[in-house]
Amino acid sequence: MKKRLTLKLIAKELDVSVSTVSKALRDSAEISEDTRQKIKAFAKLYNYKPNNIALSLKNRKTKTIGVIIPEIVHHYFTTVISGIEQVANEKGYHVIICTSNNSFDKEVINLEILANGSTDGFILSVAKETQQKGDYHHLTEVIEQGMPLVMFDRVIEGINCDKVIIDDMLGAKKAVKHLIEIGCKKIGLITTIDYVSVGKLRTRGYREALKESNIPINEDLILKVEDFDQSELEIQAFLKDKKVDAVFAVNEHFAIYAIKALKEQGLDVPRDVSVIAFTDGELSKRFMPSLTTINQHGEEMGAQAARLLIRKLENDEAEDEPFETIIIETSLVKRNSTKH
Amino acid sequence: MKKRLTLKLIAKELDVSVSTVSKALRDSAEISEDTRQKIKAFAKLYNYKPNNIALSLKNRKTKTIGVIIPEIVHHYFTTVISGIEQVANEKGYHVIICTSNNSFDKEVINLEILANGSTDGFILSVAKETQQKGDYHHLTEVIEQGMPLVMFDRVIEGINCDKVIIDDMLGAKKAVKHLIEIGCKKIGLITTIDYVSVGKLRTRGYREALKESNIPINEDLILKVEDFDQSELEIQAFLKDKKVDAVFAVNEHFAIYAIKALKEQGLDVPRDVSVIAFTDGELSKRFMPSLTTINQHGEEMGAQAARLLIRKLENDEAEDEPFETIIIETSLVKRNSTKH
DNA sequence: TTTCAACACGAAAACGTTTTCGCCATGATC
DNA sequence: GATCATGGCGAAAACGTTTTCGTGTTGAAA
Repeated sequence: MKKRLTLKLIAKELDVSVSTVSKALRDSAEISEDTRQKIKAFAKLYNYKPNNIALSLKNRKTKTIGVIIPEIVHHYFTTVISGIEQVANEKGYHVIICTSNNSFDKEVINLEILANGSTDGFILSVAKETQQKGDYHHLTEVIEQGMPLVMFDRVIEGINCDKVIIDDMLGAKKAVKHLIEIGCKKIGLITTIDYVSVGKLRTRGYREALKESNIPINEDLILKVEDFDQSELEIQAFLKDKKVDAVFAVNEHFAIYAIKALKEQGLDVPRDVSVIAFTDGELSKRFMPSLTTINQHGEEMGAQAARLLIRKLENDEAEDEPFETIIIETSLVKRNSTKH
Repeated sequence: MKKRLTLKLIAKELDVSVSTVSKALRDSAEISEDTRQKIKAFAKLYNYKPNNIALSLKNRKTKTIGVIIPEIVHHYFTTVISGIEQVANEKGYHVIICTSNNSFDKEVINLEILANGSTDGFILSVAKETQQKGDYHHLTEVIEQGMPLVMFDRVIEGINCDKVIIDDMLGAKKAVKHLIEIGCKKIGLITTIDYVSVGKLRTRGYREALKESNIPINEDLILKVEDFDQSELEIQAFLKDKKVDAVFAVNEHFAIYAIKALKEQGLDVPRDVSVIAFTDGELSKRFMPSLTTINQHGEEMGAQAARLLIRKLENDEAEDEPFETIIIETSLVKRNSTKH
């Protein structure tokens, strides 16, 4: 086991001082051409690499970004991470990921640990439990300590930081308008209960689309799924004898359960019923029929979040600039679960 | 923006020395009950948290684990990460994730950066390109520096380190044997070209299962997909008029393309053809029909890898123990793409 | 009164860097 | 020959900890 090479060791070996070695390696003009060459050659030969921890301590910068997400086993979040990683790596940052498992406590702990020197800033999407609780002291605390924070996807309105979101309302509206355009009149909505902010916004989009097309809103056509684990049954019951000609679901899973339920009723998708899902994941592409969806462009979202964060990190003036909220445009991806 | 509290600041504020503060906070017996209380109260009041970077430098331990995977947008890897995170967090470690994007160069760079002090050890699954190249100097280098390394899933035989793998051959065998048990005689195999080690092993499992059941191996029933992007077409062409009564696919996607192709031929799954896929992901559960699969237990794999690594990190004696290779058992998950 | 242990605390080194400052020798200038 | 700028290097501080060792004060034992 080779010991890691340090400046001190090089210095001892070449019989110069540590400072000389440091300066030589950084091409300081203070050091004569001769010794500089000698030191650099030695360092190269023995593959010297500066210790990041020591640098972090010295510079009070870690060049790493902390990412806290509710869960990693979720295709959408992995696309976001992928986007974050790309721009972060490009700019010489690395990324440290923690999952909150949708638990408030774990979110707080992760934030605290990472804030104690491990990262220069954060990108985070809050846990469900946090959203329910409405307790955001951990977020404000980090911000007060001067650590930049960028929230994405599930953001909290009141918090003073940069944000990247998608226009859930507009996305939902796009979906429903498309359904209307292809001739659907009785459009069901499968959404979540209201405390999930995205569910709420997408529901609003549904309502507005109908209103703008002068279609009366029938509350019987709206299902707010209460329990994720029971969602399949809830959806089955909901669609029973509803005679909808279209369904807009706020996520892939709901859409797929809907299609299954419809099939069991002897209905065909898309012939009898058109279905659109929010969130464009692996499932949508592969399912039969493949799903028409609203794509959220997770990579783009991650990339933008990373850019915002790094801007604040590297730009002293940016610190005082007002906080931005970037809205990522959604797009409709037409596939085979809707009529043409 | 509040300045972060340090020992020095506390010391100045309370008019004692830095060492006293440190000792008091760590409940040293050297410090009188009085001052200890005073210091702890102050620290608590102003929410003092020690700086991790300084601790890392001092202790020469970062309490973080570096994970390098080929890609994060891949359900299987996220389950592994999830497993790693769980046991890591339990033991007070955090996890820093880098993706190699299946590129050799990026794998090398990530490893180097993380090795320069950022992590205590590694868990990694090698990039495809690395496997092709056969260049493992970066791995041996880290090991020589005394950094423990655990490889998982795609492991390299010759490297001296702990490993966690699944028994690809046995898993494939299980699948094919099941197909035989339910009465299938003409079993097709859809696999990858041989340099992907898992593809090779699963192919071998297929062959052995047939051999053990005295079913002659028909090379015409084996498809080695060359180009992932063209896999759907390749599979379509392959299944044309093959008259198989079963298909074993080495991943979900191939299985789904197979099902689609079969359907287009007017065949029903599972009535006419039974299909089993290696890898149990989101798709398998949701697809129609849901897929019978070989589950790889990614979480378990991650958990074991983390345990192996942490053992080496915390146990001085463990350092000299021989390297282990843990084999995770696969299991057959029966769903609706196979006859009962 | 002297000696000593126990107690309570501080100084300093160490982890691996970077950077500021000071020092010494050299050669040029007056 | 005295002065001075310059080049080349080292000492030391700093980042925030922990830990070893030393030291001064106490009260008790001799």
